[in-house]
Amino acid sequence: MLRSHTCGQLRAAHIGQTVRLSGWVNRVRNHGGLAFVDLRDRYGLTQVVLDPQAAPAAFAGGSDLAAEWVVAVEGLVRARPEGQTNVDMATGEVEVLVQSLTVLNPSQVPPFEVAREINVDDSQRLRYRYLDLRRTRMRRNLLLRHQITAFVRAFLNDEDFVEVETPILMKATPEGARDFLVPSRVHPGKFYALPQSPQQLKQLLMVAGLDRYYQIARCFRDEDLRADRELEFTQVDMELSFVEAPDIMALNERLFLDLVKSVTPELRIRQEPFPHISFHEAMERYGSDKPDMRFGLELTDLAPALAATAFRVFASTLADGGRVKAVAAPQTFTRREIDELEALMKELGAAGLAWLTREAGGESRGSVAKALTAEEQGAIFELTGAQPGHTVFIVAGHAALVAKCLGRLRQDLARRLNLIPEGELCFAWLVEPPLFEWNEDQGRWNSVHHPFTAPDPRDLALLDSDPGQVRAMAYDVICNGYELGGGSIRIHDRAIQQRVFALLGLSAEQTESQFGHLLRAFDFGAPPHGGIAWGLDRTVAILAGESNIREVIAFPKSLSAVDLLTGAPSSVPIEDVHILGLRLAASDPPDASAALPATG
RNA sequence: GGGGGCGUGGUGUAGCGGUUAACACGCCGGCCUGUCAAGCCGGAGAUCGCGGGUUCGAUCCCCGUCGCUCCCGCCA
Repeated sequence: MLRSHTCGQLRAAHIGQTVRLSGWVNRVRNHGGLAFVDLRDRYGLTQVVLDPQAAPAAFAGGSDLAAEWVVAVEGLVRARPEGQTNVDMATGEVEVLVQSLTVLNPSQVPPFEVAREINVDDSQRLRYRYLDLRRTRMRRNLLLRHQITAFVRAFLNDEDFVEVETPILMKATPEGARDFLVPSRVHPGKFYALPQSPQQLKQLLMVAGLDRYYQIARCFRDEDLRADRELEFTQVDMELSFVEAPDIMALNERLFLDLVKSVTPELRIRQEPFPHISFHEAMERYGSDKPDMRFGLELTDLAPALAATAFRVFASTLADGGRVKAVAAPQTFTRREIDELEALMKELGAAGLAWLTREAGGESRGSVAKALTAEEQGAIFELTGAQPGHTVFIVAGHAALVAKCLGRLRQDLARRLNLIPEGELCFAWLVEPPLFEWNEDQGRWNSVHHPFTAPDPRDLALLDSDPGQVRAMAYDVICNGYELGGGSIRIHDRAIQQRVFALLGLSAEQTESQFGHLLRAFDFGAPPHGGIAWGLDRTVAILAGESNIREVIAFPKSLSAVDLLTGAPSSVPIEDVHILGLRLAASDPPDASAALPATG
């Protein structure tokens, strides 16, 4: 071993021992006649002292040291002098008086300072990710991620779950996101797809009698990236047999609660047990299917106040079946702030943002202060609970647009008004989502979740008469405005499955070619089953207090889907393309393969 | 595919139609025996992302482009 202890280990109890430490030079403080070096490894920092009187050779050798050199030292643990202990350091009571020093590997001057906790340009961090990962923030996040996966495995193992790996090379599926395709060399013109999730396989495992399956599974979706979306991400995926929705929700709720109490006990859980809110209610009250419920600012329907309004914009919206809704904020706004908010609304597709500030003595001002009667304004203030000095923001339009705009406005106002409590987690279950949504482009129904989600038995009759009203036996777990995950009870009844496929516009031939394997399995005794999958990256990010999942992924892609560390995606020799039975499109440079970039 | 923000020594920032392009950290040299963001002195280091345009003059204004980023579309 090149060390006897780690750099985070030594305490007063070790005083008098001779130890060997290895690590990176975090910082050097050279006083000329005496030098201090902070040695760093994953476990912490230890101050080592180079004293020419104690070890002239080590002192001489140490005069070259610079940040990020890898060194080993051997020396004596001793108490720091009176008044020199460092209370901010776990090892701050002691130091190591170096007797010998070995440079294991020098370092170039790093492109950014590892030891300083400053913002560094993202592309720089990704290009030198191995240096970024040495920094406190990323080390902390990766360790938290490990604690979370370790906890999840222990919890589920203890609940009799079996961890099963499923293939990465899969069959392409038409539903859902765009697949990553992998051409087959053995079968030219045919493709594997990387899994968007192990959905079908985990259902087959239920047919196989595994009873309880889980996997910390990598998933792939070829869609544009966001702060909370990567090309590849990790799901905690599980499926259970002989259960009903409340069983799955209860198990996962217990998992989340125990997890938070175990790995981030400093975070408060706002409400426990988790509140349940229907999809419909979430859209009505918060304008979102993943509302951040750490603050109020709920949406108000203004229709009752505007039943007979002469203001054309609102009257015609209501007459056309649209909605006029509002968010009330407990303060006034400057013209500039209102312009910013209106610009945001227009960006999202709203025609405009109406506003009304209530003033003392029944007065008001705002963009619709003259367009609405005193009675209408009074009713609006009444409905929204706006007091004098408060401002009501109003958006009119079709229901989905109003929800999108006000849901976002609510979030934006909460941030501006500093209404979002720190260190708090507000979990909730979002229940009773619709089973289908109408696909305008293709003129047919789409599954909201996936085609195997069971309809609520209470709504079976609606499958034929009004599919849009059918509720799904599905549930999402949300937290602080993020969708952490979702799941459902699956269809195990062949007849219902076929009615769903029919509604999705799938012919018998398409059903057979796309899902035949699954349906055949269900003909051999499928147990009632259901499951859930939740996003590990988002969960870690929330618990780490990060707003971007790249901060909790060791080697993420940039937002433009490029791996800045390795240079992927890259060109390949054209023969490698041809051997797969592929030809590049004519618009591509014919010698694209010649541009194989040097790695590193 | 669309919209917004950012791009200035190695790093993080300031600046602005005419500057010797400023500051901090880092780096290099010197001094320094109790520091822990060590200190003090000195120094090097920037064709202001790239291309074009406007202008007597552009780091600054305009257009295009590239990179990072946030959002819409897309995606559960």
